[in-house]
Amino acid sequence: MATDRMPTIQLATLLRDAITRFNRRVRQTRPMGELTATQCSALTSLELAGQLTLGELAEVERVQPPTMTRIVAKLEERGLVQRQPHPTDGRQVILSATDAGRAILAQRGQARDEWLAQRLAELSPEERDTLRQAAEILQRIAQS
Amino acid sequence: MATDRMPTIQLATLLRDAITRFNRRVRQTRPMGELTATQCSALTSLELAGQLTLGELAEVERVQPPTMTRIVAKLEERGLVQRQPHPTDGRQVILSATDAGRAILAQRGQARDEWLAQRLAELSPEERDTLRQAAEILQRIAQS
DNA sequence: CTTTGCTCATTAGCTAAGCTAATTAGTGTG
DNA sequence: CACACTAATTAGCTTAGCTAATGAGCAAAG
Repeated sequence: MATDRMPTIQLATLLRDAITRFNRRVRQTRPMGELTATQCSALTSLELAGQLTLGELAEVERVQPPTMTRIVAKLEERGLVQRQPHPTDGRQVILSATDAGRAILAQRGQARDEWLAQRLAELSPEERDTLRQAAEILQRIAQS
Repeated sequence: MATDRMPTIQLATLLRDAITRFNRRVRQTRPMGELTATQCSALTSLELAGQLTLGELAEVERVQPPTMTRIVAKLEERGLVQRQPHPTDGRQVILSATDAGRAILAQRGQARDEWLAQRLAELSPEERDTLRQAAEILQRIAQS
């Protein structure tokens, strides 16, 4: 492939523009009443980890604490997340997904991501594989 | 690979979460005084196309016209985009990049995308190739 | 040649999602 | 016990998107 001849700076621009437009497109298809991408990602992290303090969740999600405070407030309003006092440190708050939160995640394929899954299903297996690998790489970059 | 055994709905979720976090991470590194991802993408589309009406640019960027009005206003403030009246239709506006706009795009590798390019440079050639292909696929999905 | 209806852009006003700075409450140590 | 540190929140700002309503211009039908 011609990748070796493409400077990384050009790839960076290409990748970012593609992801910018992709994101907008995906956001347009969000069904009302469902979780936003941000909320969904936070809830997923929380379920995976079991219990996290607000600060820990903010760190995992690569977001500042005040931002996470607000995201959690939204999730709490809808009963998807619950808070408990920290056993030894009164400042901290322990967050976990509620049964309702886990239920939403479990069945979210029903409505959420349906559009994207449909697009993915139209790709060749090789293309899907490329995207799967790309997702891993992007995740790694995001954590760095 | 195991892709065949991964349902597309699961890949959809994986991909969207990865891209959500990736986007946040990239946005954090934006140097002040530079273009935002949105502005950058719009300006790039405009330069590639030469001339576009506001509505056309909105469509290319997958954004509603009012949103594009505002993006263009920002770019115009900074002298990166210019508008001309449409020769035959007084309602439409024709947009094009100015010399300053083209100059910014040409040299934007200097500051912009530097962080991402650095991360990309640390990857293996195969991984970069994967991302390049993924960018094409994502772009295609975004346009569908 | 005027009215009527359509289209393009803009304005107005809303929401989500991020940030920093400042505040509050709680911990822990000298 | 006072003082410094830390966790979360509040306050206020920015960006980026949306829809609905408005205004301006075009085009076609009477």
